[in-house]
Amino acid sequence: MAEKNYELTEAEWAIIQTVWENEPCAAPTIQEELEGQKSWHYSTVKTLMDRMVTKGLLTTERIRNLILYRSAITRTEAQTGEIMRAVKRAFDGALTPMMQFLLDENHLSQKQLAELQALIKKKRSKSGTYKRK
Amino acid sequence: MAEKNYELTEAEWAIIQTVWENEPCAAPTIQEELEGQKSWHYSTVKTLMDRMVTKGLLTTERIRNLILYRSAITRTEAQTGEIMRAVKRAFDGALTPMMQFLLDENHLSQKQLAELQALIKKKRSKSGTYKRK
DNA sequence: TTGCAATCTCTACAAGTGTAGAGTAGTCTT
DNA sequence: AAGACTACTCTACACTTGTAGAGATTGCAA
Repeated sequence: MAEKNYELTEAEWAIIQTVWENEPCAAPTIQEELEGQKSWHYSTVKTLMDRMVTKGLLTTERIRNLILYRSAITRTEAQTGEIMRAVKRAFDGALTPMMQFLLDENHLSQKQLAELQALIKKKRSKSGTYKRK
Repeated sequence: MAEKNYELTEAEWAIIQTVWENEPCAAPTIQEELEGQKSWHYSTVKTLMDRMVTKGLLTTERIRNLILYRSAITRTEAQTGEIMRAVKRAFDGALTPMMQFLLDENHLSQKQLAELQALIKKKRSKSGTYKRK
C-alpha cells in the first residue's frame, strides 16, 4: 500500500483527534467539542476542516443541507507519520538511535524503564515466530 | 534552566546539522556543504541562517568582512525538541505510550528489539543508584 | 409565508516558510 | 587604480497556516 507519510499541523491534530472520537460528524460538532481547548470560531474550524479534505485527511458526505465528515486516515497512520517526521529530521531516519536517545537522556524514569523492559520481553517472545523481512 | 522546546523546520534542520559539523563557519561554507543535498542558492541559505539568528538558533560574530556562525543550541536539545513535538501532538504528551507504540506497530525488527533490551538493562542497572525525582 | 436559527460559502489577511535576484562593499591581483 | 572575486544586504514573492467576518441558504416554527 501507499503508506504515505502524513504530516499534520498542530491545528490539524486537534481537529482530527476530535473527528476520530465523533465521526461521522458535522463541523459545528467539532467546533463545540473543541471549545474550551481552543477558542476557535465556527468558520475557523470549518476552513481548517475543508482544507483537510483537500489534503486527503478527511472525507465528506453531503446529506441534504448537512456535511458529514469522516477521517481518511487512522490514528495509527497519523502517529506513525508524526514519529517518522521526527526520526527523519532529527535522527537521520534511523529508529534505533532515536530509541537509544530516549533511553540515554534520562527522559524516562526507572518505572518507565521497567515497563518498557516488560513490553520488549513480551514482544520478542511473541513475534519471534513470524517471518521477518 | 529554560529548557525551551525548540521546533525547527525542515530547512532549519538541514542547516543546523551542517553548522554543528563545521562551526564556527561562514554562510558560504554551509551553502557549499549542502550542495548536492539541497540545491539552494547562496542567498537562500543566508536568509535562512539570518532568520535562525533572530530566532536564537544560531549566533554570529563579525570578523572584518566575514560573519561567523555558531549553533546556539546543541544537537541534543534540538533532538529533544523534535521528539517532544511528536509526543505532544500525537501521544498526548506521554512518552511511554509512544515507546509502546513503537514496539507494538512492528516498526522494529527482532535485532533492534534485542539491542534495545540490552540498552535498557544497562540503563536500569546504572541509573538505579541515582536519586530520582 | 415570514422570520429565525443553523449551516454553509466566499473572501481576506497576517505571520511564517521556502526560495532567490539584484545590487553593494570590501579585498586581492595585476 | 581597475577589474574580478567574494561575501553581504535588501527586497520580493508565492505558498502554507492560523484565524475569522459577512453574507447566502435552507429548514422549521409560528
